[in-house]
Amino acid sequence: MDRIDAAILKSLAADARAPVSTIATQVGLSQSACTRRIQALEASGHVQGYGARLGHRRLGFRITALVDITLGTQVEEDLARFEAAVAQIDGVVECALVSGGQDYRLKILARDLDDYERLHREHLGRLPGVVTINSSFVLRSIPTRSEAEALFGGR
Amino acid sequence: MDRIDAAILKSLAADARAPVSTIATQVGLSQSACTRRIQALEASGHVQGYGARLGHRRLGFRITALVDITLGTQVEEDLARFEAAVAQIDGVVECALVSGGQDYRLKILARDLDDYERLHREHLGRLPGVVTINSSFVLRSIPTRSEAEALFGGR
DNA sequence: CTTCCATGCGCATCGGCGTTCCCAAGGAAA
DNA sequence: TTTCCTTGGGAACGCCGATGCGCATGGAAG
Repeated sequence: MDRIDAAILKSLAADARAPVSTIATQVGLSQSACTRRIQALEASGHVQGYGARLGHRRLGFRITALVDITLGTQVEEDLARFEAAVAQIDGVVECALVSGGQDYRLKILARDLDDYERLHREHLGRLPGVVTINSSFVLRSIPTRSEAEALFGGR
Repeated sequence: MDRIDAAILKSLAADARAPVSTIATQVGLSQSACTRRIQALEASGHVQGYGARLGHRRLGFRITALVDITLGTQVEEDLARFEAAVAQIDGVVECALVSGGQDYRLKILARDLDDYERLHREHLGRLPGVVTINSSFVLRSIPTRSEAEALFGGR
């Protein structure tokens, strides 16, 4: 992990489908060296995969909900049951157990408010062990540093 | 946007660097037809780009913080100033204005608690108009449906 | 200081992939 | 029915990516 690797990761994070030759030029390396480094980064787990950035809005999903959920108990078994149930729900794209009150934070995508209401009623409301559910809706997303920029220093 | 397009998007979301020929086989199309559809999806904004999934932990970033921030005012100018300042902070990878108390929710990556403390002191604490800052730390991430699965129906 | 070894780059090659033509088939409108 | 438009398949061409080889560099040992 040197400066060149960081540059490669930035480049891959910005455009994962860019030709290796392009990336190589950007970071000042030959194709072959760049290819080998990329393979090494994949093998070492620094790169875990590649994905497409989807246009939610364009796909008809206009609601992003950030949901806080608290459980009645903090027994590991109950947490596990809750997590297993959450993992089955369509629309839940992120879920994390967080400090500070032992609750969960989810990110949920939905087509519209009706769709979210349905999700809330049919799935969230039936999760085991839940005491409170608190939904916030994203009114506006602020562009931030990209993941790679955040990790390797700005801009 | 038919079933085939959805399948292509799922495939691209799962592995953006997969050869088109592989994707074509998966969705039951020829290479040429598949390429055309991918290009169309990119042009229409359904696909906005491709990125690498980075292994934060492996890269030395062990802290994921979810931060709630409330401002003193809701005047649009103040919001804009806040957002402009937030966008400059390294480590902030997501930021959204949400309903319910007119506050912001950020996701922040840091190397460790010391690093986060520094970030908090040097940057978060100096954001304009802030009244309260509430940090939660991710103790455990629960695997959920992928974005594509959430959008096009699970499995 | 010299020698050896390991690491990592660049070059060239070759196999495979992606893009782009062209043509055919199916459906809608006139 | 005819025409047009859309969309898929096939083949060719050019380009890309993976691998092997030779070489340079740097550090350690003698």
